[in-house]
Amino acid sequence: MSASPKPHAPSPHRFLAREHVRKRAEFELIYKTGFKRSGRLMTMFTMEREGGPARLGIAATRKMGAAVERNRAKRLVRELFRHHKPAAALDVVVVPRREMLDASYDRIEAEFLSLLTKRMKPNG
RNA sequence: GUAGUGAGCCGGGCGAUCGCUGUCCGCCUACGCCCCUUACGGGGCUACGGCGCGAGAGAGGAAAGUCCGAACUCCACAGGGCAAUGCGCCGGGUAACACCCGGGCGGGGCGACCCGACGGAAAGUGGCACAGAAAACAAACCACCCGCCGUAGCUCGCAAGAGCGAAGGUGGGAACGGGUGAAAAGGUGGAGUAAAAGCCCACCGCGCGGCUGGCAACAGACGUGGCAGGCCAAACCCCGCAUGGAGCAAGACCAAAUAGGGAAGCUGAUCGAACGGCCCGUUCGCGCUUCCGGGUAGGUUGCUGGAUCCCGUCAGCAAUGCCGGGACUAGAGGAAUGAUCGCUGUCCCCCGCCGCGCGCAAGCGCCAAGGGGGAACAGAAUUCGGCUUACAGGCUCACUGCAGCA
RNA sequence: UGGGGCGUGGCCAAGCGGUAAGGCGCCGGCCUUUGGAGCCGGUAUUCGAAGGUUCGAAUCCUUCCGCCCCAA
Repeated sequence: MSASPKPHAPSPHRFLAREHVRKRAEFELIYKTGFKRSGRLMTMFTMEREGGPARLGIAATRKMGAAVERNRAKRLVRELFRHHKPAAALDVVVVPRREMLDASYDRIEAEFLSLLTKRMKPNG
């Protein structure tokens, strides 16, 4: 019964509300000033911030499919971010493409990581 | 067994790991609030902040299309009329409806059953191309029949002349026929006539009248009329009924920063304007401080317990309603309700050991152990009631036709 | 989520109950040495789709499909 300190740190693979990019103005800022690169399955924008946690925003447009398909894409991207969360204060916006729906999870994961590490290269 | 009809229901299951959003419980904290203190500081409380291997919940039958009807908000509004829009057999149900139930009528099916925007064209206006004699005052035209006149012609006569008489003319009969056309003033058969016609007769259809049944739509039998006069109202319209407009991005509350508005005060030692020739002075502007209201970002609320769902009694053919008992059943907000695996049920597709049948054979067909792949339409956004559309596969009940057996 | 609008040849379009104008383009011919211009002829439109009303529908009605705009 020595459970008073109870360390049991919460899992790092979470996705809290404060880790969402929510406001339209923030999305527009990231689109405008962030670093953009495209893959076969998705397009990614990233922008570094002053501090705070890494954040994710997902923009699934109506062009990519109906509501069920858009939801599916958003859940996949959320899951990727949850498992491969960047340590730095970084805003990430992912625009999934229609091809993502037919791809396997491993393939989407590989492309997500590939696009995320491209950020490390100097962008200017 | 097979083919079908109607009604109702399901929309894979179990488990592991890692997550998301509310609710409840417990705990932890503050740059928040309260108390003590001159102050430093100390104490307490609470969460829209966190934590918990805490408890429990978490997409649909269409959540969809947004086609109707409401609730709920704000705006407008004395009353009445017009306009506009919608609905349209009758009765009932309902908060309401374009929905549902029952009935009538019409149509389809051997049948169980299914389908129907189904008021009015003797209130008015308008349209009906082409074709056709004519397309909507029912008359004209052609053809038909009869009488008369009578040309050509024929016959008779020696002749004068007479008779018959196509065509044509004229007077009447009759409203039958007229290639067409989507549609042209009942249908079939008979009788009748110079030729014909509801002119007359039988049956069917139709109109009118009261009677009977029914709340009614309507139906039935009876009597009566020889027959009214096309179609289109998803053309304008008439009749009856209904309807104010916008929509939760409605609306309500709290409320930064910046700019601007109002009020009070302050300095006029600075600047500008007015009253003055000038100074002082007064007033206004400008400046500073404080306060006030509107209001943007943002936040809170509206926001889920309701015309709610389940079970039962009773009323009713039913839709449904009354009563009683029980349940709490998603509430997100760049938008949660999941991700990845394992086992497995059902169905479909592909390969296919063994076995069986056919064939001389290559091979083909049936059954099928096993292996691989796939799994419908589709995601709540203020909330309900409907409609419509999409949908792999499956289950239950009732009924109908056909075939077989007893 | 709510509200509003539009679909007619390859493109821009008129027509709104009687059998689909016009322009640009494209193709062929004439003309010209050739090209352009000009002239003549032709374009594969089930009028977005399916039902219904009507004798007859691009037009009227219903239901779907696609696209666009407005309101954070």
